[in-house]
Amino acid sequence: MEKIEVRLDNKEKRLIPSGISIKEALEYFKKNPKEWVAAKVNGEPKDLSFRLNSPCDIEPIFPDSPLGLEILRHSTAHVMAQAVKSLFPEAKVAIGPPIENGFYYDFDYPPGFKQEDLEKIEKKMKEIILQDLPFQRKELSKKDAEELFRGMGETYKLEILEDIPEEKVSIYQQGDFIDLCRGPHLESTGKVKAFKLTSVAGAYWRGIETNPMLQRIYGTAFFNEADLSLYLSSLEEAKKRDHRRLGRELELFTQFEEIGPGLIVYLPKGGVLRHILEEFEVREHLKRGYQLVMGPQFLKIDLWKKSGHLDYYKENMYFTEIEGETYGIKPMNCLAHILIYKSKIRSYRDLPIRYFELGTVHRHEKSGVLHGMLRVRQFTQDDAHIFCRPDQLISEIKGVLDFVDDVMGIFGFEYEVELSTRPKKSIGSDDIWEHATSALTTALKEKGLRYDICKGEGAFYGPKIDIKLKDALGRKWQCATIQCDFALPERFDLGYIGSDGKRHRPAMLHRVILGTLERFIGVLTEHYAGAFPPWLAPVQVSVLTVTDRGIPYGKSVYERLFDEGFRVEVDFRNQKLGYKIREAQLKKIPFMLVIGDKEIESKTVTPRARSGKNLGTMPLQAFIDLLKEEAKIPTPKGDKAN
RNA sequence: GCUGGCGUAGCUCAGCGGUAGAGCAGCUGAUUUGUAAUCAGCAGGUCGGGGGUUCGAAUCCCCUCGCCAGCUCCA
Repeated sequence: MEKIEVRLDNKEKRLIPSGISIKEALEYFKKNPKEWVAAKVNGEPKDLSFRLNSPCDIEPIFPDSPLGLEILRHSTAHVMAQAVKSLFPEAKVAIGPPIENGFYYDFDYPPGFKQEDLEKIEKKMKEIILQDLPFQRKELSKKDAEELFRGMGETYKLEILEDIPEEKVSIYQQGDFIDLCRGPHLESTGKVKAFKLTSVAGAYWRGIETNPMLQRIYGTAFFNEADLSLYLSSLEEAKKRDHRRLGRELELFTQFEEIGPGLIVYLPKGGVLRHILEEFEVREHLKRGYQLVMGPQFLKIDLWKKSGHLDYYKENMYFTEIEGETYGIKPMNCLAHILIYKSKIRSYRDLPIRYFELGTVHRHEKSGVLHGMLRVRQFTQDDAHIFCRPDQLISEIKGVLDFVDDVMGIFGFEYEVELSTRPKKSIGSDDIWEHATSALTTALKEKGLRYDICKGEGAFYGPKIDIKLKDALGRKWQCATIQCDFALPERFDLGYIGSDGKRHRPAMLHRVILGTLERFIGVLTEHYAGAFPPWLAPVQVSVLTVTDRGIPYGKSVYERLFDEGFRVEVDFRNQKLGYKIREAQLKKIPFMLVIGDKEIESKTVTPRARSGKNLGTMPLQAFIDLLKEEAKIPTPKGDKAN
């Protein structure tokens, strides 16, 4: 029999008979195939049943690897599809990939799946797992595959087949269930150990709104029950960080059904938090050469026509009529800034000009997309528009990227960067889009930032760099964005006088750093799980008396702290100290000051940090010094103003 | 907007055809307490809103509003 050389993990080599499966080949390496989910052959993931016909390198795919989990989840999706087809034969299968924390499978089943159907499906899946059916791979020509799926009435699979360029495709079969699939898979259904179906939701076929809506069942799977329950309990933990819950519990912000969806109300504690952020923002912008401006809330409709918003953004805008004249309520702040720029003749020496505004805008968002503070209909952006000479553009973009990095560093956020290119609905020539996109790309490259490209996701007037932060459940939210725009300067005929005495066109950047205060406060609340650092905490100190005897001295401590400018409150109630501490702790107040007989007598305080640490009895002044240090408003690294 | 789910006291939730319940929070009283819950009493709801079925609806049906998960869209 012919032998081939197989190398394992780039190390051990063995001569094995040609044509045997990976599983069989492992015996030659004295490896236990039970520990392998699948294997990579020359870097390509393959089933353990894959037959080795030529010399190759193989590497294990272990259960604890991301790829191992992916294969498990993909196979679990197939098991689920088999269960669904056996319980609901009229359902058609669409696609069923593994995703970040699990998998889903889409079905065309017009009656829709009910919550209780999930239980039935789970039960059926368990039966299929007990049957331990092998996942069998077959390769066949596209034509044969088309015939097969046409015979089965699986029209979505036929559509998928149309898009596959290769002549040969693979199918997987377990029991009577056949699916078009690239693989690889587990050896058999019995290898699926711990899984749970989590939810049903509608999903448009191929993600296109005009396509039919399919039923998507989400689930997750792990190699053992312990990992599954760990994952499920981490989801429960994440729910405790949900800003909507913390917003209510900590009395930061809320919404009222009577007021309307997507409209935020700041409660006193949230009002303070927002004010601190606003002051921080203004200071940081002034320091970086931005000028504070303010535009009105609504502007005449002709202006929106001129800018292109009426043609490209109308669905997101609100309108109002005043004395027969129609006004558009601003969804963006750029127009007033453009008019401010245009209100004078500008010299090349004046540039760059950076106008900053905490601008409140209104956008009509579809009801289904609203989400706490993270997606609302009225929000305030930390918005600026930078007008600069073309030769300044890249350094301005880099300056904004630095600004973003500084600020995210202060809050301790990790972020992801995306570059979004020209969308279908957009204004301006190909030429200026290319120019704008290359400016953004150059700046990103020069900064050495890693980024993903989102094709066709740009704004209608220009490409953009988006900075994404994650919420407690790992969902990504766009916060900072830098948008490069040559279109609006052209539409508004902006100009400056160059050193040559001639008129030139400035470039324009639209940019936000935190993004919007609403969204940022939302993700920030989840990021800190409500335990804001002292400089942001709505209440920094709570003064707690042990008995009523402490009230007069406690009052004087409170007054002193208040006069020093700290955000302080008292708890003089007739309650045990433990009770008051528990309450302050639940309110996530950074410092508690315990006032008992000892402190009254020696004119001291005993601070307890939110961490639970007793800082020891000290003179009030010592605590004030400590708090001043702890609550100092942070300034970015290397900041001269510090 | 679409698909599925959920709206009962300030909060978390039970009740799911027979005249509204618990815990926490609130109020009152007692207790004067040293680092995450002292005890007792009281009060609190047109069961999201509207319509219908029924002798009788929080409970069943229809409409509507809001919320949650996801899809599409986006700061």
